Amino acid sequence: MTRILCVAEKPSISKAVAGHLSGGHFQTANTRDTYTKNYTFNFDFGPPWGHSEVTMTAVRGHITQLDFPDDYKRWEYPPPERLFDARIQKSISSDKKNIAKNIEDQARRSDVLIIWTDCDREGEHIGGEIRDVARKGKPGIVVRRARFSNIERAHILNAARQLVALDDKQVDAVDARIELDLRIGFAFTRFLTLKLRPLGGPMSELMLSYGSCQFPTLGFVVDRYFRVKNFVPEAFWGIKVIHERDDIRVTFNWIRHRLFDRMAVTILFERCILARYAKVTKVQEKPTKKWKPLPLTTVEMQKMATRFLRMTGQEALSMAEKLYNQGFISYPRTETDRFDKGMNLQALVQKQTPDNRWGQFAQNLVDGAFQQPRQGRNDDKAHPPIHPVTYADPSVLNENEKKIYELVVRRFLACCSEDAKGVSTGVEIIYGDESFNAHGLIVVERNYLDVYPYENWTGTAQLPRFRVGERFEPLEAEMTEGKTTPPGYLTEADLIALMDANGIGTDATMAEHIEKIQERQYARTVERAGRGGNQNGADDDNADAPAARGGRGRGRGARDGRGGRGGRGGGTARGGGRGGVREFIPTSLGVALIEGFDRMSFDTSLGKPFLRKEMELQMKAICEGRTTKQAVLADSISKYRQVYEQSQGELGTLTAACRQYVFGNGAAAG
DNA sequence: GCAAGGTC
Repeated sequence: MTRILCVAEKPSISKAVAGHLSGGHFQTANTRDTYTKNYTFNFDFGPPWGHSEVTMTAVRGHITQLDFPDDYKRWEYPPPERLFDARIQKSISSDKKNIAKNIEDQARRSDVLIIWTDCDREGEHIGGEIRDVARKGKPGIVVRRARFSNIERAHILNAARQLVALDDKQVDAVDARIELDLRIGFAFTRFLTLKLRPLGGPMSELMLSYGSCQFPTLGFVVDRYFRVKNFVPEAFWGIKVIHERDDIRVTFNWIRHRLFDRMAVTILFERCILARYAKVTKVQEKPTKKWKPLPLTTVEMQKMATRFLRMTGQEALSMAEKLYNQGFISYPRTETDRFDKGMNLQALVQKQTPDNRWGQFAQNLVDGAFQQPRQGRNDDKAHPPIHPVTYADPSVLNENEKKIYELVVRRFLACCSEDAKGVSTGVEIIYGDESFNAHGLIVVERNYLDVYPYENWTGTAQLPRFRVGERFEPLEAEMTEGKTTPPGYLTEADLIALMDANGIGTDATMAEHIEKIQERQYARTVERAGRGGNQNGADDDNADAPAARGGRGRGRGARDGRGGRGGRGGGTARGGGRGGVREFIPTSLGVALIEGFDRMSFDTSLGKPFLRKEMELQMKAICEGRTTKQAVLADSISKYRQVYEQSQGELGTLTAACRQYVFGNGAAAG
């Protein structure tokens, strides 16, 4: 019989795949790595091997690391720029030695290696590492790759019979990323640390790191800080019309919303008053919906946890990992917001019926209210959206685990129920030469909202009856006055959204970069002061995060005050509470670093997200065969070397920024 | 003492 070695990216996948291929009948053996097991069973992979003896095992992520030789250990010499072309060496990471040994040993007694890593670029690279190690055990081993995008039984069985080759282009793309991050990160970190140390103050003892993700992350924080700081309020004026009918007081809003010219508004307002009567031009009543949320991704989970659960993104991810390792929820690092058609979601809903918080709701779904979830546009081809796998009794979870589990379950149940339904009414009038409108909303069926306290849909109220063509004399009309208000500082949810939109970090690492800029004392968080604005809540769920948010135009003006507080329904899971939102502000050091680079004469500053984006594009180009790893490396390294030389040449700009912000009067907070 | 990526 052919002997086949299968290797997955992580132990959980190896176990799940072994279960499917073997029909649940496999033998388990320990390895020298505590977390990984070898499963053995028989399986028919079809031609050419037919019935085979299979060993299925796993790695735990990447197994190799890239390093500079020992003669580059010292920071002062050789000078940092030498790291751009220093020799580098790949080796098995010290904590992966046992894993590598296991694969090498198993490969020695196998004819075929089948790689079962995640179907993404990093997964392909890990596949390459596995192949290299296996070839040490058996140079001529046949290497194949299984392509699977979820761990449904039928899908896995299918993947086992449609093996493909490992994609060396993707392996190369990741090789390039790893090398560039290493060279650029180390070179600029040493440069910054050594060159700014003589300035004294915090620079004399801190390590000043640079990274292609941490710097743009800091850049977002600094950018918003300046937008708040430099915000100049502008006065605006508007017109408000109020009428009362059937004991209902209706406010009509000006279609023009507001104007920044007092004289103009005064004239328009006077024409309204002179006209005396308003005329109804349009009355509309139509059914409307509030869409249920999309299936849960990692990014969305982190945003929600920071908004509603008083956790940081990192805490949320770490709790989700614990829940995953206990088998309560699915894999927590995913970009996918659509469930595979083949998944039996109703069975998962059924498992939630014993709960005394949402069990009844789950039971209703089982009894016929179940609806297929919406399909988002993202699919990482490796993992399904985050969902509950088994029921976890609250008594077996700690406080934070409980909160995250509740979030995952409620989101899942919301996904599997129906959109909320309502009736919206609209009345439009002409008064003078100006148009005004009023809106009313009546919520008819709450549906998913009943299990999902993170959102609410408040019926503004019912409007009284108006008829098209009728004329009436408004009860009140007044000219209003207001000022534009600055945006708030970045919340963690804002920051995650910006990173997501700009391709900074991955679902698994975004929270780490956010931690990193705080650890380096580039930024810190403060509790939001008691101002009303900038609370977006989760109601903007369906909108994609903008790549950059404008200083103005963020809200609809000062008038609406966005008094979101208390507007949403109170729910058990809403930890948020008054003033509980943390905001990110840069330290004076963080401002100095970003400003220092921004003021140099680069096309693209190191503090902006464009360089990381470019690296992403280059990787894509390698994957699509439009360029090669060697070309990208040569190109990028020479480019960054130029950036480095220029930074050295314009060091005065950077030190000036440090003097200004860290020691000067115009210092930033911190 | 430095990066970012994977995973436990």
